[in-house]
Order: sequence, then C-alpha cells, then structure tokens
Amino acid sequence: MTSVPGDPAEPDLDEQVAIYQREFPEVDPQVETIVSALSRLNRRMNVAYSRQLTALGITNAEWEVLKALVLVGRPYRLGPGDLAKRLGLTPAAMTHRVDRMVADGLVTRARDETNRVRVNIELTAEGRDKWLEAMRMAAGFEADVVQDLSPEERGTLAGMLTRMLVRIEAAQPDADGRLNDLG
Amino acid sequence: MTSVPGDPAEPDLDEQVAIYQREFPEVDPQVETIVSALSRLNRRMNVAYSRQLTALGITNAEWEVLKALVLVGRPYRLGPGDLAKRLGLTPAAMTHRVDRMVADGLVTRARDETNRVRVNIELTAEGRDKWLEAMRMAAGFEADVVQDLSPEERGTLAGMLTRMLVRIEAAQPDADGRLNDLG
DNA sequence: TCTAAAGACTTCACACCTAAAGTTCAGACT
DNA sequence: AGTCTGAACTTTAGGTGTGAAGTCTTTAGA
Repeated sequence: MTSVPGDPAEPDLDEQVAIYQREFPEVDPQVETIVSALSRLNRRMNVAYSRQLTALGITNAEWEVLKALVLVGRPYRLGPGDLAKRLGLTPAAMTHRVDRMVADGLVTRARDETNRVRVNIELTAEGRDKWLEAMRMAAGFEADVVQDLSPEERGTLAGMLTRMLVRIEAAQPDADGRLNDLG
Repeated sequence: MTSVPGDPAEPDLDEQVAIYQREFPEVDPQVETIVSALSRLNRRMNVAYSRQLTALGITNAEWEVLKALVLVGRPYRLGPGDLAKRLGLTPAAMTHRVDRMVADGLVTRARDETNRVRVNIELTAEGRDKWLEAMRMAAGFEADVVQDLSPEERGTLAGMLTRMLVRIEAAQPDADGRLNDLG
C-alpha cells in the first residue's frame, strides 16, 4: 500500500490537547478534544473514501455530485447553480466538474425546455449505479468506524451531533463569527 | 455579508437520511446520521474558521501550518517534509506554502547546520502571535458550537469521538478499505 | 577515495478551484 | 416593439494542489 497524503505522523489526540493547554491555558480541554477529534476523524474518513472510490473508478468530487442528485429524488435533476450551492463550490467550478462527469457518462446536461437560460444536470442510469456501489462500500466502512459504540451510544452520539449542527446552521454568525442565540 | 461557498441550501439532516433509506434500504439510519452530521459539521466549521482567519489576515492553509509548528513545542521547528506529512499534503505543496508564509513573515526557512540536505521551518514571533489570536477566536466560536451540551455530555461526546478515532487510526485498512480488528 | 544508492527538497507540467468578466435569455417598463 | 435589468451559466486569469522528474547531500560499500 503506497503512502497517501493524510496518513498518520501526528501526535496522539490527548497529547495534542495537553500541548494546547500548555501553550494557551485559557483553552477548554474538553471542547478542544471534541473539535480536534471531529476534524481528524473527517480527514481520515475522506482519505478512506477516496481509496474506495478510486477502486470504483470515480473521484470524491464526482461522488459528491452523485449524492446531491440522488438526494433531490427522481428524476434526479438539478441545475449547475443549485449543485454548486449544495456542494459549497462556485458555479464556475461546477461547470468544469459537470463537463468531466458528462464525458464519463455519469450525468447528462441539457437546456431546460421552458426556460432556455436554465440548464438541467440529470443522473444517468450508470451514474445511479455508481452511487449505489459507492454507498455500499461507504456503508461497510462506516459500520467499521462505529463498531465500538453500542446502539444506545450511537443514538446519543447522533443526537448530540445533530444538536450541534442545528446550532451552527440555524444561527447567522455576526461580524466576529460568533453564533447568535436561536430565535 | 457576501455569500460564501459552503452556505446552506441543503435538505435537513433527518430528511436527508430518510431519502437515503428510501433509495438504499440497507443503510443504517443511525450510522448515516452520524457520518452525515460529522461531515456537515466539519464543512460548516471550516467555513466559519475561514471567515475569522480572513479578519486576521491569514488563510486556513497558513493556520494549519502554524498549528502544526506550535504542536511540536519550542523551538517550533520542523522540516517541510514532516509538515507535509502532518498536514496530509505533498512535499511539493508544502514548498509553495512555506514560500508564501516566509514572504508574510510567519515562518523562517533555513538549511540545517548539521545536515545540509535538511531544511528547517521555524515559527517567527509574529507567527506565534497570529496563532494565539487565531486560537482565541476559534475557541470562542467552538464554545458557541457546543453551548447546547452539558459538561457531562461533552465528556461523553469527546470519549465516543476519541474511540472512533482510535479505531480508524490504529487499524490499517485492507484492500477493500475495511478496517481490521485491533490487535 | 570513488562511486552508487538513498533521502530531502525543489521544479515542472498539469488538474481543479475561485473571482470576476462575459454571454445569453426572460421578464418588465416605456 | 425596443430596451433595460437581472438571472443563470460559461469563460478567463490566476492561485494552490498533485505526481513525477530533477538537484543536491549524505551514507555505505568496493
């Protein structure tokens, strides 16, 4: 197995938090542990996804688009602008990404019949199959990641993460980037 | 405030998981909720960090390097190759990134005295100050994100995330990307 | 000591993203 | 109708990343 950017070579999480405490005493160790773990977990999982997706012949970027299209339901159709918003990209980036995916046969691009300014990106059968295969692989890996948690713990975890997400999504950050109270 | 890539326009998390269940019945809703929340939480937090760091005059990329250098302790010194490994980048990318940070006065670059193949990247006083300012801003925001969790819940959350991280970091993925049992 | 091999970093070519300008079409106002 | 404004997408220029090839130094062996 060749080394992939994103491999280890970091200090243990506990050690890392201890160093932060030493260098910046005001830090809350519990909070720091949570956010550092979130960030590292995410990076590691993305590396793992990339490896699996490569085996399927698609990229992480393409998988994101496939997921977004499936999530709107049949007929799995969305404009480049909407796709860009959902994925956190600029419309320009989406234009190029769609170019590549059309060339790969994962999606089609067609001008909208009723409004010729609009463009429709639609999943092909092959695109949907790829999504399904990718989901299967991802689900297996994800089950491994949470295998040390009991079903009760998983429920607790899901609940806490959801609450954090609600907080961050519902609040509009002010000029300092701090989050307001919810209405 | 101008719109930033990474803003909303996604379905609610619950709704998203429900769609996955409909399109791919084998999926475990609890697990899917956990991994989707992790991913979204991370993306939202990165957008927030970027906004705050912009106000400080540094980029997210530069902040990563500052963090890595602080984490090795005094004299806050590391080679480009080590930095690249810790940040999950190629050495080539780190060369360019360090170029920019040297130009900005955040770090210095010097050949190692005892082994002239090696290069030492070292934090400047200004770099350390920037790290401290960034930490302060980040800590405030992070406190907001977890404000709905009680201290007990935070401990539970930190513990569960740590266990997941241990699982993913300790296990070497096999050819299929699945994780082995720990030794 | 000379040379081969390995290691550490940089350079080069190319891929993908962002920001801003450009193009095309739809709807409103005169 | 004619023109203007705004919306949606594409194009262009420039920045940052990857992978592979290149340069320089160290180390080990003949």
